[in-house]
Amino acid sequence: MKKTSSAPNPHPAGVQTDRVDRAILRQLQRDASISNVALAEKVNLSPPACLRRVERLRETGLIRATVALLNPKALDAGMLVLIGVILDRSTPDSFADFEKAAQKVPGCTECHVVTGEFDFFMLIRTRDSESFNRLHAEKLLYLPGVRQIRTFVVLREILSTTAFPIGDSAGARTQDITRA
Amino acid sequence: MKKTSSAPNPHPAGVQTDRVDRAILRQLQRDASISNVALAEKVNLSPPACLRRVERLRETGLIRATVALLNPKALDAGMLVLIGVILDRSTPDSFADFEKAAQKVPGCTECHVVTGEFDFFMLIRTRDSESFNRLHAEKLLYLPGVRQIRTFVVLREILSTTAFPIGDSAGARTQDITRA
DNA sequence: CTTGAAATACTACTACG
DNA sequence: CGTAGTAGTATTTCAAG
Repeated sequence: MKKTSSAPNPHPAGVQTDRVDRAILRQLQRDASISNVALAEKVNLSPPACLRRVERLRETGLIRATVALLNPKALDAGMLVLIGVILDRSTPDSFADFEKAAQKVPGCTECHVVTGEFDFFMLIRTRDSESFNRLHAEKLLYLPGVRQIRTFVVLREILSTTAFPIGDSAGARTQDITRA
Repeated sequence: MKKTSSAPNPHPAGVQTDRVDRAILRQLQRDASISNVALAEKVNLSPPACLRRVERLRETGLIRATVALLNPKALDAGMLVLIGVILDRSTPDSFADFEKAAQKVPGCTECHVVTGEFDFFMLIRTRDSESFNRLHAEKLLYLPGVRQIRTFVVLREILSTTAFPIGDSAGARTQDITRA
């Protein structure tokens, strides 16, 4: 049985995408300010059909959001700092407490649990070294359960994008999974 | 002399923004799929006036792009890996060569020159541990001038956003710069 | 179930006050 | 910056593959 899409799948990892969907996604993650008619032309579809697909991609969660990428340097957030965090103790509560608090750190754009010598890794946007120092002294050092914070100041942003390669086999992974 | 916008400034760091501009930016970096009329209402402006501001924010570079944020897990890019890179030698050529090559690493979304124990820090999106291992063995280890690569596999993405706080004093920094 | 064509409603955009 | 008008798009409806 090989029905195409009769069962609306709530799990993002299980959604089906064909070649046209992926063409749409590639375009929109590069530039979402394009009009629907222009997008439709690019993917060789009629505007209504194209619009329906975009809506479906939104509903299924493949498109999480459409946002404007701003210029940090012009908006008092020109400094980027990466920090690696080591917790005092590796207990469930310890992790949970830190996670909860970390999300409230102003300027924190990313926070991840990682393997290796750190427990967490965070990306923080701030104005300058002075403002970061204030954040470091008044917030970061007071995050719950922190044993050590290692700071990496970004001197130059070589590459910064939100776009990632979209494979040709999403939704048809079987063809590639053996190709190790 | 206090003309509002007679001199279009080519330098992103020198652009002027008032309270309304910043309200627009805050909205658009959260959700740029909003219509211009709805945006205008949110910031208490007429649609044409709002549109003019948005266009100006684009032209001045405060809005770098408008993009769709996709769901990596559903698109064969569910694995996020952070890597710290130490170069063999700290020479200008060594850095330049690496930077050039790093931008071509498939799945690399961010690459930064940092202070501290690493020279570079990169964020890489890939499918799974197998595909990362392939990337690691076939690409990363062959990047020019690499002495050591330290890998941090992301186990859980606690927070991931492109939005950062927009200060109330962009374009009017004088009021805050002394407030150390 | 998806597409494409036509019709409607709304929006973006322009000119002017 | 706001109002009014025009042009274009988004969106719905419907018929067909």
